[in-house]
Amino acid sequence: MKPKKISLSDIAKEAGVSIALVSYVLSGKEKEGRVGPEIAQRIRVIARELNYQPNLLAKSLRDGRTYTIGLIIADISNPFFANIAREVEDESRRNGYTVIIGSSDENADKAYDLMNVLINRQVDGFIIVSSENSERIVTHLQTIGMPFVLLDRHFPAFDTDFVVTNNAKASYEAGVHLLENGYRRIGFVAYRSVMFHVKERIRGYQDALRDRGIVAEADWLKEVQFDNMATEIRTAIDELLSGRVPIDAIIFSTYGLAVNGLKYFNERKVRVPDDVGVVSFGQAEVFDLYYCPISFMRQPIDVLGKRAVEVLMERLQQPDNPHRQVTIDAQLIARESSQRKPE
Amino acid sequence: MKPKKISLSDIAKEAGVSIALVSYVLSGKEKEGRVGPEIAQRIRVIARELNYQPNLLAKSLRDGRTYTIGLIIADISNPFFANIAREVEDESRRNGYTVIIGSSDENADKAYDLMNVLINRQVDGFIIVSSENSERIVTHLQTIGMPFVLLDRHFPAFDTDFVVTNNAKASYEAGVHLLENGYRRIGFVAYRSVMFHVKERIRGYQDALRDRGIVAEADWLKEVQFDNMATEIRTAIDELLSGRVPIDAIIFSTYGLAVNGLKYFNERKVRVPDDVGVVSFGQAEVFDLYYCPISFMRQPIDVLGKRAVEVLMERLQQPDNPHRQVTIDAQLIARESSQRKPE
DNA sequence: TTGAAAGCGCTAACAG
DNA sequence: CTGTTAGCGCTTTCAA
Repeated sequence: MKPKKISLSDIAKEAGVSIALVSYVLSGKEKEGRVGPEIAQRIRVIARELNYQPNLLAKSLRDGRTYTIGLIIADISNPFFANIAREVEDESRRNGYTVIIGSSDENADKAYDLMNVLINRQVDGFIIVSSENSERIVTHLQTIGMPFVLLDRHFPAFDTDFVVTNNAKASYEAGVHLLENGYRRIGFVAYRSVMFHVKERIRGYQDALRDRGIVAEADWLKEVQFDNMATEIRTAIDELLSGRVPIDAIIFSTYGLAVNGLKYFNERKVRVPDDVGVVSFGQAEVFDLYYCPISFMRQPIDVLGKRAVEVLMERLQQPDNPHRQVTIDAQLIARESSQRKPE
Repeated sequence: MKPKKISLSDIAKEAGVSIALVSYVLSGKEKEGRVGPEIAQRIRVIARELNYQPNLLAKSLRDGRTYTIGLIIADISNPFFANIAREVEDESRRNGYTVIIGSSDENADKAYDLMNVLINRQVDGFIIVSSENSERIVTHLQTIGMPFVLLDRHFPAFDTDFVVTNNAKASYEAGVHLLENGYRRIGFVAYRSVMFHVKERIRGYQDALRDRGIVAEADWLKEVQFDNMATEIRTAIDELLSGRVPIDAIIFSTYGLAVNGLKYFNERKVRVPDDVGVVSFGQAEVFDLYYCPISFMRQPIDVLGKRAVEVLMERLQQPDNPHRQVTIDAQLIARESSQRKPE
């Protein structure tokens, strides 16, 4: 039933030559004055006839490289990561690499298991969007000398390659933007996390208010639990909107928070931007389609993905170069959601 | 710098035994009365100490199976496919398989190239969301005896395994739903395609109208070009809404069409559902968040993905079983967009 | 109980 | 110019 796979030796037999010759010809090495032109031709013809397909497994085993990279992200069904994955996939293919993607669900243990699966499959390197408490992955990869690039999130305590957004700056700009549009009491919703990128976003927001002479009240900052986001965000918003003096704008620090927040706005009949101004991180069709198009800090997904692959390629070439640390600015896309109606 | 990988022979040397023994122990075969218990213990300890990681490449080369499956979809950054990918990934991992995903961009040539890349990487089988004109993939996989399952779309002319939505029925229900809510002049927007699933969706729509005694006018059906969708859909909607007698409802046959259509509604200030009722295929957060939540035919993504993997697993076990053809019903999620306001 | 060795398909050093 | 061969890491048959 299943036709046997064609191997070099099949072709060699058919052509009446040695395996080595076939290998040379088929990997374009006959230029080096190795193989006679007529026999090279014959081999090529036979290979075509038999529809020879090289076994990359064997080749990889032989020379210790698989031309495969492992991509560990939180969840491929989240559009932010899906887009990242797409960029990484495309750019990798351009470099002759195949990508294996794994979703960690922001769970450090799952991510670690995934890493091991991919190591066993002999990936040449990793691109990783880290989750909380996954420093173990970093240290392990470092001790075994496996090349990797951290993407979108990084650990400042470790000297590694990374490609990230300038989160503090992005938040800062989001804050200033709202202030300049007349908002004064600006809330900020983030995940509860010790991750650097989360802290940076909070810091940027706080700096913006402070620099503009606004005294932010502590309870303008809401941190919600990732696992319990759908419900906690409702409480957070309730509190923001029903405080002694309600806030007049909110910055959502991720796409997921924004979507759930906006959903709840609909439920509570909170009107954007009349009742509350909005700027979000992330980017998605949702923001275009909302009745009031949502302003957001456009994270440079395409650049992030491409650069991550580039940095990894460099690292594979030059394992001992100093680490590359790339920071890319986000871009404010101002829409109506942060445009206060003239009173 | 890079620590050498630990192999069986390293452990064997360390333990002063043969490679074979180590292999037996580490693959749990010492039960078969093969290995002495104390030596087995010693081997295990050493393996742990050295942090042995089996080289799956070598194992795969040896026994001709990689425990890898290739997933070919149109575009991982489309939420429908991203969710499919997620389900396939999870279910595969549960079965001890790793997934390699490739995006074809609905391009048959790209898909064929992808297929070859994955074949060279010795995947054990494929799950494929076919694009137009990619029958070649099907015939090729059949002639080389490579197991595969078509997902979401299939070719009725070929006898293959497949797992798909009952598209005709879904469309039919969408049509009936609108009719029962008082809409009479129902337009349908689809991609221009000869693919079976597209034709089926159109057929279901037409049958619904016919069965309810509505004479559908030919220009209620709009087919737009995939590559040029963003602009063609505007024309299509213009025509639907500005005909001699404008339509009063639209069915969008995919997520992408719906998103672009709704975006244009916003631009044209067309109000849903007052000016036009809407039902869409696909599913996404967008539909929740639109000012008027969008009714849609919920495609059973989770089931589709899981079943596809199941069918492939069966096929890998039983290459000669008759083909499994699984059809799963979509489910109408009725929201306000198809709820005509009482006049 | 244990070990030696073949072989999966490929590349490359070496020999002729 | 062409062939022989070792070896990547693993499993498994066969022999001891």
